[in-house]
Amino acid sequence: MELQQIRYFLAVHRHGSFSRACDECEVSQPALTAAVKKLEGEVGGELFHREGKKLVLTPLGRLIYPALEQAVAGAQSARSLAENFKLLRQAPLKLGLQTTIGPTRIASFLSAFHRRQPGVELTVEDGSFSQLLDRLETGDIDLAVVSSAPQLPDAFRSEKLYSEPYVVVIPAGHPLGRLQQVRLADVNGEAYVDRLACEMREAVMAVSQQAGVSLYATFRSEREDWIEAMVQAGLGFAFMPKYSIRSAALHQRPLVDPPVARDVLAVDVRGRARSPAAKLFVEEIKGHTWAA
Amino acid sequence: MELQQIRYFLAVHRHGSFSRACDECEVSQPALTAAVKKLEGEVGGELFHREGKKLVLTPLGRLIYPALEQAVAGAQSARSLAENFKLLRQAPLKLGLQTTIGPTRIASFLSAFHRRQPGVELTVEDGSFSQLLDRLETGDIDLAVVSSAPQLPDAFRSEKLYSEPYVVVIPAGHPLGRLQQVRLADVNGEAYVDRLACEMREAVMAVSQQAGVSLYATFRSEREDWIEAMVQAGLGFAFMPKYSIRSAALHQRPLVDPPVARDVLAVDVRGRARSPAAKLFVEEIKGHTWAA
DNA sequence: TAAAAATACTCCATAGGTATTTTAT
DNA sequence: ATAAAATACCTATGGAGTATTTTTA
Repeated sequence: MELQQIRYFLAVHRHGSFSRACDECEVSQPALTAAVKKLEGEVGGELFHREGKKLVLTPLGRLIYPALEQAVAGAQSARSLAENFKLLRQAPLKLGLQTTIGPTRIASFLSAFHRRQPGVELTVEDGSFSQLLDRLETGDIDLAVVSSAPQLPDAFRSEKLYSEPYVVVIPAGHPLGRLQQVRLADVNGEAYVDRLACEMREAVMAVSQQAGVSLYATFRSEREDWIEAMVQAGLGFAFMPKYSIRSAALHQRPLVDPPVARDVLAVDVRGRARSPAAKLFVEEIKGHTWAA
Repeated sequence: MELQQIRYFLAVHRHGSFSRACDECEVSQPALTAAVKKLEGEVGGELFHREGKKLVLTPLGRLIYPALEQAVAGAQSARSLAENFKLLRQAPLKLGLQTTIGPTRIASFLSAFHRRQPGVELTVEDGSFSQLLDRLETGDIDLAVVSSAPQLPDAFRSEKLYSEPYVVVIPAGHPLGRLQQVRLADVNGEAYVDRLACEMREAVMAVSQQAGVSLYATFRSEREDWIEAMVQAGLGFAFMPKYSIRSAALHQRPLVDPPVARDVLAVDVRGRARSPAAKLFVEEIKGHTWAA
């Protein structure tokens, strides 16, 4: 059973005649006759009563008509989905955001991107670095946005999206707030809230130790929301990636001497062709200028 | 786009490999490769990321996968419907009963038939003689059960199912009830309920007139239920086809001298092959013996 | 190095065309 | 007599096979 035969059968029924269906199918009358005959052979019975000029569906024809329609509808639907996909109408695009990536900068881009490309149906999910790589490989997500800190296996390729400086986060009225910029030396002895999930944590600790700066952790957590709450509550300052700060009530000061920053990357599987939507996404996010 | 290509594509995805899908499709690996390539050409994009041993659906592949499944499901469904139709599991059979045909005798057969052939899905509709012929022609019903009285156009063929005598219907205590059989002469002068919809009405009237029997109609209606109610109420007797009597409270006496009867026929379109279910139905209804 | 996919080529089955006959109105 | 479907016959496309090369794990 082939779609061609089914299309011919449906056309013949629509026109009520083999010869009239020729135009629509762009094929000769004997071709239609033969195709329908073949189909009838496969289902094991006549589909039309052939009565002179009149064609009438047999009970069998009536019975299987909806199923045959379903078959061509499926094929038609596939074609039209593919077309819309290419033309960026109705093109699903699944992003995976590493949990450590702050939402503020990305979100502003997503919003602008969606306005310009309403046909791209964005799905954003989050996960750990290694989860995201797995999901890239299985095709479960199309693109991952991750920090540059972990080592990226060779099977993946990455593009830098932007660099994100680390800043010192303090509540209103904190002594460090008097400084316009904070050097590592400035925080010596200050109470400190320790972000355990931070990728730069080891590096910062090492530098501090070398510089003879002591960091007294009054609180430790892997959860960003707790960290911010603790800082707000006055337990101490914290180092945070600039675009991960959620609370508008917190103050921040740039961290200089040494400056600490991480790169944020778009990652996907090396050698895998990007979908039109993904191509556009990467292009636009690289061209996106961040005003804040 | 053809079903073969889609089946191959689905099989390759199921097995995660072209070469492993060979067995299921009973076809060589290059054939699968070529078919999938062709399908990819038609939808305008790759369906698989080909990465060495590993095959992963592209976003496009994921997108159209359900539609392609739908297509083969439709074809499969058509095949299985046709199979069940032939084997008389799930075989719809639409009957049209002429409105004037009483239900009692037919109903008893339908019940027995359904017990023996539970796979035949009977639909019974009713209509006028000419409506039923129209619906036979359009294939809207498979078989009609009608009275032999009206002239049947040559485009149709008929088979006699049974003969149905007319009887005299009376309420309990009616004077005619004392007779075991009723001759036309016996009803002379008796109050009479006139069934306007009766096919034999003209004939009976003519015979009566010839025999000098006067029929005083105290009530006329085209509706059988009203006729029966009027007879029950004592307005008079009525002539009715034996198997059209619904009320168990009414009495009946055979009408003899002259005996009046109509034939009940199964009708369908001449030259049109009957479906297995219809064939069986006609066969069985002719062989059905009526015990009552 | 082994296993899988892609490529090259050959072949033939069949979809489809033209010409004609049959059938039904 | 006309219009439509069926039939006969021919052609050529493309689906599928075998043999081979390329790729990658």
